[in-house]
Amino acid sequence: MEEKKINFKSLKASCKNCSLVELCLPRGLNTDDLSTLDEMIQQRRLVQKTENIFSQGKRSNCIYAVRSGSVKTFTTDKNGEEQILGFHLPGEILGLDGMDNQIHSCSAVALDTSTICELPIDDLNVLCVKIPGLQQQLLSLISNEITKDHTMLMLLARRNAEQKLATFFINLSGRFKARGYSADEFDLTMSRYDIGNYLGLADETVSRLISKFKDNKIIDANRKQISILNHEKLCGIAEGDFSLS
Amino acid sequence: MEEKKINFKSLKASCKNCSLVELCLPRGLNTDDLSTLDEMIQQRRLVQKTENIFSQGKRSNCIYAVRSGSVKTFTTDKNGEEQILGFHLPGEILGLDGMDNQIHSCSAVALDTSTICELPIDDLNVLCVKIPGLQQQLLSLISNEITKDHTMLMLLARRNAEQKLATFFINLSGRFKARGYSADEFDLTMSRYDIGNYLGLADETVSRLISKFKDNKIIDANRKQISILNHEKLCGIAEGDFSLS
DNA sequence: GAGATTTACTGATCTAGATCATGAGAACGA
DNA sequence: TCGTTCTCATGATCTAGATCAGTAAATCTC
Repeated sequence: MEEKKINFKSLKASCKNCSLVELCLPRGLNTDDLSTLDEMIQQRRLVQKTENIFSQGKRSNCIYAVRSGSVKTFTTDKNGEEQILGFHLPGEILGLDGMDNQIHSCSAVALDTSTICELPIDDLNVLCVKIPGLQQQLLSLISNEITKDHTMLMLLARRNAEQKLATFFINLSGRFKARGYSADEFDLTMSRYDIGNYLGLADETVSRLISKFKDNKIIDANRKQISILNHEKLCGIAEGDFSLS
Repeated sequence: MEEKKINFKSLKASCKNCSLVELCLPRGLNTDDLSTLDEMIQQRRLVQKTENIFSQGKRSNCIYAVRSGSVKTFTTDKNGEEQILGFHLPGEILGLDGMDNQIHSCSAVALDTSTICELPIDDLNVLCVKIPGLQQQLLSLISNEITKDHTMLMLLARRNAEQKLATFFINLSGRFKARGYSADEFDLTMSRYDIGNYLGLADETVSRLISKFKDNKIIDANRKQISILNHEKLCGIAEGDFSLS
């Protein structure tokens, strides 16, 4: 109890000494602007695995940045069916879909014990006027979000299961690398079911493909532990240059 | 020749007397702000069917609004394969994916003889500082764009062919209605192939489903002419409440 | 306005991936 | 810590929708 309180205090956000500064919203800001941004950011929030960060349809006056851990976002339709929209690593921004009316059109749940920085949208709007670079950076982020979604539409509509899964691993690998982790060995925080849901595949298909990739010495996998053994071949599959028998 | 020149002159954009003002970027602006925006908008551009509006990977300092006609946007991958991202009707904004670095990550082509309003991004950014409502409206538009893409991800990943096509027709119908056209009778400007590409289906499947919908008296269709005969049933199919044998 | 080309429709067949079913480890929880 | 519950893996079967093929009608082109 006592310790938890101390943890929370130490969690006071500071973009200035956050290692993610180059990947996150403050990218490109100078020291002064960074300080102004820092003042705005609410205390970081510690969330446990399966804990909700924000919910579809509910009002929330913030956008969110993952500081540590990992998060999934998803929409739920009226029949309760879920579609995972993305898995989010440290430095990535969540909730940009709520910039309109401050009501989010998706939900976010921690896949892991994670820390989340909260940025009140109203403050952000005010700050954007003061700091021109921030406005630009925000537009860049949203714009890139759209481009990412478009890539995903292409993946879902036009790629077969092998290509989808290979693309998924390559994408994750690159994002781990950008964060200073190994590009070739990492632990997944999401289940086979989640991966399948995200890629429009049955979880059995994901399992089978992972086994097939293992048989072909392209990856090694033990439950959540993944090693990429042959990056080039994995890319080849993703690009559709060839396919495993 | 002479007449064409006169046409172009008369095409000088004016948001003030555009009937689309409530659907488009100027939504919610007062008369003064509207005038300021008007000054910024470059002359409208007349484009013919199949003509390019902007191109993936190319620099373009504008975002675009459809004034009349219809437009499709699509990405092309390194193998030249295309994925249609959307069909756009009057009042809709294109090219928001280029707000980052002014390089568009998709292309836009007219499906019809169309007129397009061009808005230089730099001017827009400057104007956003002057007109707070505009900044908000722009963020709303982009934010909604993301939400739309998320709906599309759900459609592509989790819906069967019948649901996809039914959803497509209902969506078009609603958008025609919002523009003062009939919700039940309209002409398509895109081919069966385009519809299939957009929905992640083969064009033969689209043809077959249209025939099936006709057999079930849910729609009537003659080439590009579509009549929705039973809106309720079409919704039921889209929602997955039932399925045609 | 006659031939060439494109677009839409439909039948026959095939197959990628879903679904159903089962078992074996991990992880969880009282 | 031992049973219960997830999660993952894998075999067997099924099917929605792709692919291949051919025709007819609309549209374009000279």
